[in-house]
Amino acid sequence: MAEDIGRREQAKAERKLRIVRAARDLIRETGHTDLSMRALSKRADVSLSTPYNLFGSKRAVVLAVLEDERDFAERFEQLKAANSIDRLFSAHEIAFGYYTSDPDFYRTLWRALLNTTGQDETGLASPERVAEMREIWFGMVTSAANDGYLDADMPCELVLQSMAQITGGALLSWAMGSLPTEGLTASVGIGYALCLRGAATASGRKLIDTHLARYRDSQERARPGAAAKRVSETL
Amino acid sequence: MAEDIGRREQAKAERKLRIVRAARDLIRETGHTDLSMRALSKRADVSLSTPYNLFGSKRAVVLAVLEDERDFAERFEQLKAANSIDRLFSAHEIAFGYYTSDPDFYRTLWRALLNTTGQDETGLASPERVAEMREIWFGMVTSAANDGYLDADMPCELVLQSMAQITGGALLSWAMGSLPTEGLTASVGIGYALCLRGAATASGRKLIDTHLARYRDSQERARPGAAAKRVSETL
DNA sequence: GCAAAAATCAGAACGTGTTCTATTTCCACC
DNA sequence: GGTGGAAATAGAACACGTTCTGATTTTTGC
Repeated sequence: MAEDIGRREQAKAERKLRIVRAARDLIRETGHTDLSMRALSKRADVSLSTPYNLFGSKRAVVLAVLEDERDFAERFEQLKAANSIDRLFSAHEIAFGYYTSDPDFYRTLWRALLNTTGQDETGLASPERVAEMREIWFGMVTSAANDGYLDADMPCELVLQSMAQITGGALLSWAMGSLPTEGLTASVGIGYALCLRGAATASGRKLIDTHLARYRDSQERARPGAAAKRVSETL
Repeated sequence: MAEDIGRREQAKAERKLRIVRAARDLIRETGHTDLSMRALSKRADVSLSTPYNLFGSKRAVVLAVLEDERDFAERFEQLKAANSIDRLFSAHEIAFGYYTSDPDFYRTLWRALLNTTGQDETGLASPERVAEMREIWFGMVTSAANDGYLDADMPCELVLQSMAQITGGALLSWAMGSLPTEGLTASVGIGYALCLRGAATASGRKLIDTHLARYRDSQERARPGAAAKRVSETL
């Protein structure tokens, strides 16, 4: 009903797609440089006004790029793990694999998302996206609880909420430049592990600790000071 | 030696102070509105160029306001608590008391800090500030470990690092508007509690759980959905 | 005291995100 | 097949952060 009716809508959708792809390509090409709306409209062969008509703001365009780029739910489907705890950390690696495999691109995206020139724009993702993500992660934490890895009287909500904050905090300091890309996945992994451990049963703790040890190693390896120290110790 | 020598330096310091105070006052007065450099220079009775000469960027000015405003270390000194865990959470309440007692002011400040127009500006606070804060919090976590509340083989570093990320994530979503002021302190408190619990001994867990329960109550009270539900249940 | 030097000043200028105003284009309906 | 009307367009305009220029003030070293 609302799909084919209107060739006008079709042209609009096509224009939106062209804008999003132009934005994606421009960010990809000029990595470090910030995306300019004038460059974007030129590249997408639309007027400067059009992105504002179709999206409302530069932030919304960037957000559309981000959501277009990531197919986490799809990748998550075909994810196998021995247990629900391992699955959680595998999902984490998939999620942050996007960032670490193309840091310049995603860092530019994030920095653009953080820039809020003016009034009350809402959060860092579309409500649908947030709901979808929440469902996926909530499902995983709930599984871990049902499998007896998490304490029954610790609400999954709380764990999830703290994990989300760790994610945001890490991405923030990464986007601002104080957390290097090499340390990103490990840093968040450690945070997840600690939060989960705070809600874990004895059996859960055992599983979590293997991941925690892994991330500690990885972080130790990435830390510049520690590396220098290690070298000096080897001499 | 480097204090009185130079009346030029004195005038410079006086100008810097005037700028920082003008920025503070302007943000206080026009809460929601963003701070403008032209308005700021007018208010401080300096040229538009001067803040750039003295600070380098708008971001640096805002950062100076933020650091001038907060005297956390001082307040922290005169903080008494029954044990090291209670002290941690008391410190947390002091720290976030700044934000919740004057949300418009600090939200504007934070939003200005997040806006990175251009190149590679460093993190969200000055290195000295970061070091000072780190020392305070590291001391508290270490105390908790020494008092037998945290597992001996869990490095304080890790706990601290996760707590810092929770802080950043919460402040980010608060500044972006997705986390209401009423839920800020509780949300971070829960995150701290979970992280600490993930590193806690049995005796530590007992202490932490009282705080966790407190924050859960507070969060339940603040959540709009729950409030509505509660009302409907009361009817 | 005087000259050199350094910092501030006023103001223009650049590029930015965003908004506004006509103007034009082009689809949908009768 | 026209015609009314919605939407995209070009382009100016606004406020912003930031940089630059040239003139002016002010402090320092002698």
